Amino acid sequence: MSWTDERVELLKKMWGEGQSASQIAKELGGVTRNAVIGKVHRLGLSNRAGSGGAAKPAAQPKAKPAPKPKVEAKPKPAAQPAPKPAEASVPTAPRPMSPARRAIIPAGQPLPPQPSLNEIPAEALAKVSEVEKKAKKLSVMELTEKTCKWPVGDPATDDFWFCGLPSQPGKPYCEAHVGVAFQPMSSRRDRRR
DNA sequence: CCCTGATTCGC
DNA sequence: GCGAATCAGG
Repeated sequence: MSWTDERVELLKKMWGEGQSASQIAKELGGVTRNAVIGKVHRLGLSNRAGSGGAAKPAAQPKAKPAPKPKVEAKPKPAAQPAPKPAEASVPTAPRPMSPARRAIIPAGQPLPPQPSLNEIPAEALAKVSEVEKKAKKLSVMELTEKTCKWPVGDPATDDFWFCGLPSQPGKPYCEAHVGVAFQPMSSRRDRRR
């Protein structure tokens, strides 16, 4: 496969959206994530910051005879994506509300285990709501072994989707959701004996 | 081990 | 220009 205009465009688009190189590669097909990253660099958009004063600091000494001279600077400009101003308005429920939905699901779909929304730290919930804002909002079919399967919204409405963010290896949820889903059953109770 | 992006360098 | 191999880190 070659980098046609369209493919490059898609690459730019996805990279701009914050998609990972592997995801982009997978989407494009015929290329590896390395190819994508390589291209990204060649295109000069390695840094997702883009505008502003993205200072490319370290000027490589040109030449790397030493097998492992890990002497690279670690520029972490922490580019905070300027929150896109007002994105229309959500038709139905602008406020997805926390996962405080009834634990009842019409069909016995192979949904992930219902999180025990008993005593979840407010902070964890806050984190989740935060995360849900940038969730990929996947449908059941789009879920893979590596996407967060945390359900959001009411399955009986259109306002239902799955988190879809990268899940923790071995876990069905992303980090944030793992936090609330895998609460260590009651703090007290279980007495070792 | 899973993943991420970054860099190098032979092609 | 391309991208596998490698590196460095979470």
